[in-house]
Amino acid sequence: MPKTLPLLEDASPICCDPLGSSATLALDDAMALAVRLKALADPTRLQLLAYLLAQPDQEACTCDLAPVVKLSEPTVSHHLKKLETSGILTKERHGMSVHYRVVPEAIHAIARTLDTATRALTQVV
Amino acid sequence: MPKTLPLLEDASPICCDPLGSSATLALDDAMALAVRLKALADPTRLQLLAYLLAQPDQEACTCDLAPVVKLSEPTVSHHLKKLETSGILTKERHGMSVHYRVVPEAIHAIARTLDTATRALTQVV
DNA sequence: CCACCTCTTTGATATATGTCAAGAAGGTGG
DNA sequence: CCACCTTCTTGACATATATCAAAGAGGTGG
Repeated sequence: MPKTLPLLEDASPICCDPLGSSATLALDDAMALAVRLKALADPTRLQLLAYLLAQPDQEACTCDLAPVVKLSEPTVSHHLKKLETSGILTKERHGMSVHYRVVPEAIHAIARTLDTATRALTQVV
Repeated sequence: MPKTLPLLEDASPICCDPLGSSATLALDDAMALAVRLKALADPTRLQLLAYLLAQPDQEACTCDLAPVVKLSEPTVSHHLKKLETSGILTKERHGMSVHYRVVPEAIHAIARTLDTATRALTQVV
């Protein structure tokens, strides 16, 4: 039983590449992927993302988002910050309000990481 | 600003379909996706998955996995249980030991959910 | 400059999670 | 049936996370 694990290997442009792509997986790489997955792994944040993705201009401000998930603005602000520091959202001031916007490539990169990790097996099997 | 959110919509075969596929996202659906993402969103569990995926027969027992992540067997057992109850692993007794195996379709379903949620946008933009 | 709006930070609290040691449970083989 | 191996459960503990109210920070407009 080998000590090495094939999970994340290099940190590609936006996210990762890891998960079984080749040889050994370092703890650091696993943690990097885990941080991004953790950012997604919350019902409130998924709802916020869904709402943003559904907007015509794909953006919204904190005061619009709070009622959507029925939580206080500070709480929503906290969730938005987590998504932003994970690279999943960008923020931009427009006058008094702050507009948040999804970074599709960030989510796509995570999806691709998971997909390629298992695609090989699905074909082999 | 609509009250509804387009995240998860129907519970497809193995996982989900949600994330922006169409109309409104229910909290229940968001929680269902979140549970699966949470199962993946841990460095230790990612390492365990990577190790399993790298095995020739794609399976391993608890006693092999514990040294890989350098944690106690009870802790590893706890992580494996979480992955199993999320549908990401299956377990099977072989004599004294228990063999765990990845369910590629489960991970693939999650990846597809994230991918389709953002693919539309990536194209539109 | 001051009232006001939006957003974020801080402090507090409750719950969830990761971890281990110790012991129970399931199974094998003399 | 008893010693032993692997695995799981339990109880305890530390850390992380989600949440809110209150107060601070950034920006607008009379």
